Amino acid sequence: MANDSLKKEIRVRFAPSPTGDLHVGNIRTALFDWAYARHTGGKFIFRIEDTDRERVTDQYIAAAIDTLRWLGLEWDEGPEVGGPYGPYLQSQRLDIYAKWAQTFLDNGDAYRCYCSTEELEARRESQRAANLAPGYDGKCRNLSAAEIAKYEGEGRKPVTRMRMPDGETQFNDAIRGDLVFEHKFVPDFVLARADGSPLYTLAVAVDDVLMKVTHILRGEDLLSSTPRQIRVYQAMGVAPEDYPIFAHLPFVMGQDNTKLSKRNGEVSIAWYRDAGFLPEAICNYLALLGWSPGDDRENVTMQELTELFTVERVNSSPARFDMKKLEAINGDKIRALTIDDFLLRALPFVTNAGIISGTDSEKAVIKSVLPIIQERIAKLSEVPQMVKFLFGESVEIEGESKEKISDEVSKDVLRRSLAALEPLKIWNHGSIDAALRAVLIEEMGLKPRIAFGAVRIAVTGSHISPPLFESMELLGKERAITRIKNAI
RNA sequence: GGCCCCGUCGUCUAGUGGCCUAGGACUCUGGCUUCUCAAGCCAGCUACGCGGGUUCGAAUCCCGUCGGGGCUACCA
Repeated sequence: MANDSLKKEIRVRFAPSPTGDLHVGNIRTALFDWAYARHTGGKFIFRIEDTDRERVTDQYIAAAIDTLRWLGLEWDEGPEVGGPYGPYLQSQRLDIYAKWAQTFLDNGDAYRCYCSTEELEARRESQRAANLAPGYDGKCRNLSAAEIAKYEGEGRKPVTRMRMPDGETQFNDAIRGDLVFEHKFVPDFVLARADGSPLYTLAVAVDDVLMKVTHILRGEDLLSSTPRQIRVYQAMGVAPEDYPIFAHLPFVMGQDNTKLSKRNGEVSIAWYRDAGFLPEAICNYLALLGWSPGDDRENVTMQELTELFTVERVNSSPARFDMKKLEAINGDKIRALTIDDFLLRALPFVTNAGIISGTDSEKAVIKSVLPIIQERIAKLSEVPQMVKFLFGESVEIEGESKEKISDEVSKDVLRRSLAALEPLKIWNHGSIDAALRAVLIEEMGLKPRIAFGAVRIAVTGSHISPPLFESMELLGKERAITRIKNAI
């Protein structure tokens, strides 16, 4: 691989089929593709595999573009940015595939197959029954002119099918080593439907060649389709030394050791965005699924990832997705944010929660409380509940907390706190602390957690809040006093 | 069923024949700190799937076995 980088530019592509929102597995692949391209100083190509227009929608394509951008995985060639080997939507390259399919037909590498879906299915069924490997049996491989005329006369429309020669395909996978597939287990496969529309096997191989892709880092599920892809390279006349290097990435699995799905954790990246995860946290965590820097470090920036990422360090075994660890990393990333950056990222969550409308003064209030909540949250979605008490005159005390301050001791605490706080000339966390401590701890002899707990609930509405004295300072004397009175 | 891939703490991983009485991180448990919740600090629990080889020596190499996963489409 080192030699390649000397003689030609590294070109890596991420080519999803947007049949739904991009999910964790897709993004891990995209991240590795991107990181490898950046690491080698090569190009990162983004291609949309939308040959199956019945399942791919424009909405999903737009979402995929949006998700990649949000994560910071900028592409050098692809949708919206163009490039010298475009277009980068396969649905716009149909004529190219048709031309190659015809070439394969002309050269005898492919042939027309008149078998209907039903006939194929029936034969596969009997193959299974006879304990044979199901797959195309080669019925139409060598049709005579008479047979063709007969089928045409019946009105059958032929698909274009690739001829797999006898023998085997060998290739070196950068992650798994040397691999051999015997062709007797790789049946002739369909390149294009009767209407001429291409299938994945045709489009992917043609585009990788035409777009001069040098490295294919993709999911392990495509491993067994690699011989078919290589067969297309051969038919296109590509020299073996010019084949792309394959690296099949291990799966990202759900909790129960099956493929990720709604059931065992949310898969759509859009969901993580809404849940308050930072893109750099998602990338950092995903980078650790199937790859590691080699030393003990786990907190890596995008910059470090591009510097350290090599396929040699990619694991070959599948990884389980762990939400807990993602949250831990997300918390670390939040704590690493500057207050201005934190504010920028948190604002949408506070606004969407209906806590503020977005005025400058409201933003200033949010910004003032951010420093004391930064280390207490793991996700941006937790910001609203933490800052809520700073808005509005009164506060609603939640059920469980309400009971905690309805007893006589609490009432007494609140009454005495009120008396100690009202005369205060200087209102800051230091003076509040001193005043409350004097009357509640020293005079009453209460345990701090009992004493301050009651005040906390009265002032913030909850027994869980940012530090009390700082919260009261930010709230302001007037509202703090009012809330204590209301709670008595 | 066939073909293929994979197998170190609960999870992610380090480990490429001796540095391993297996290291780190997340989780969990206990403690410290403490105005709640967090954060932080300390401690603890827990792993080389199994069986054979090769070797002076194996988590590391080989074989078998078991287990998990993928593919087996006119999806990608």
